[in-house]
Amino acid sequence: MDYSIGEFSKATGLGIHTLRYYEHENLIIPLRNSSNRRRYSEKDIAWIAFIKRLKATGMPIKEIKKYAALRANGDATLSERMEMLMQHRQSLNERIRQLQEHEAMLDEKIAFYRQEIACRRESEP
Amino acid sequence: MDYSIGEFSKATGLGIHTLRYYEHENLIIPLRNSSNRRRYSEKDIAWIAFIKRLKATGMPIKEIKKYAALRANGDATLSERMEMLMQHRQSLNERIRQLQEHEAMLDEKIAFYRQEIACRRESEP
DNA sequence: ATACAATGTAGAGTAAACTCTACGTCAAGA
DNA sequence: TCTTGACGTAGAGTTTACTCTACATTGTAT
Repeated sequence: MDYSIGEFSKATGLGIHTLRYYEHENLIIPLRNSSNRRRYSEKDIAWIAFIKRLKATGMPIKEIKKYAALRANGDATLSERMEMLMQHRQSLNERIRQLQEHEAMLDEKIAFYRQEIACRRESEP
Repeated sequence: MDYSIGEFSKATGLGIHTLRYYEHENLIIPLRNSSNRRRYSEKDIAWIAFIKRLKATGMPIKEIKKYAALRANGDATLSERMEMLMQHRQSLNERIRQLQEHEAMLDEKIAFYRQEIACRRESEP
């Protein structure tokens, strides 16, 4: 029911170097067995999945670290964590809006190129 | 009708170090005056605005460099440039879709937190 | 018993995109 | 004339997030 770092690496898609780096940064601290080998749990799988989601939405490691620290302090920090997530959702929302705006501009530019190229073709001999 | 690097920096919001870096990377090559000072044009303003848009949509400098190289080769490269922009629009679209997905998941997580916190409050003395 | 694959730590190296430092030149105002 | 501030180049330094190397240990298969 638990994973060596190699197994965990395959299960999560993160390299073992990355996992050790995440541990160094206190994002995830697996248990150790009697010979000091890391033992990741099923819960760690879910936690990494969440970390990946936060990363994918542009949250920097520093920020994820803060979240991880709260999480490590247990249920007393629930509302603080929710606060963080709500702020993150806010900025994500804003970013999506901006990207959509940029996409519209890109569309315009492409339409302009299409025009230019059509003209060029017309005036060919 | 043209700008020194300092004026251009203010006009575009990019630092002068960044502008020199962009020049080093062949993104933008301003004219020089008789004493070797850079002279940016009105057209350069528009070009930087476009570069900023490409950057804001996640295009790496390397890729922008390719675009800039095509642009420097004039009208013969119009369709190649359009091709690039269309590909970029495609990936931007995909990215926006993914972010929206992540946003939905974040919403779920937040709703879950809200539940948890409500429960906790209920069971207080 | 031994080879070999996986794991451990500490620390160096990498890539992207700036950002800054050092030092030299030059034009214009007090 | 002197000084000050903007500009020039070359190259070093920074930040983020890994990624890799070197070398020691340990678990497992033969």
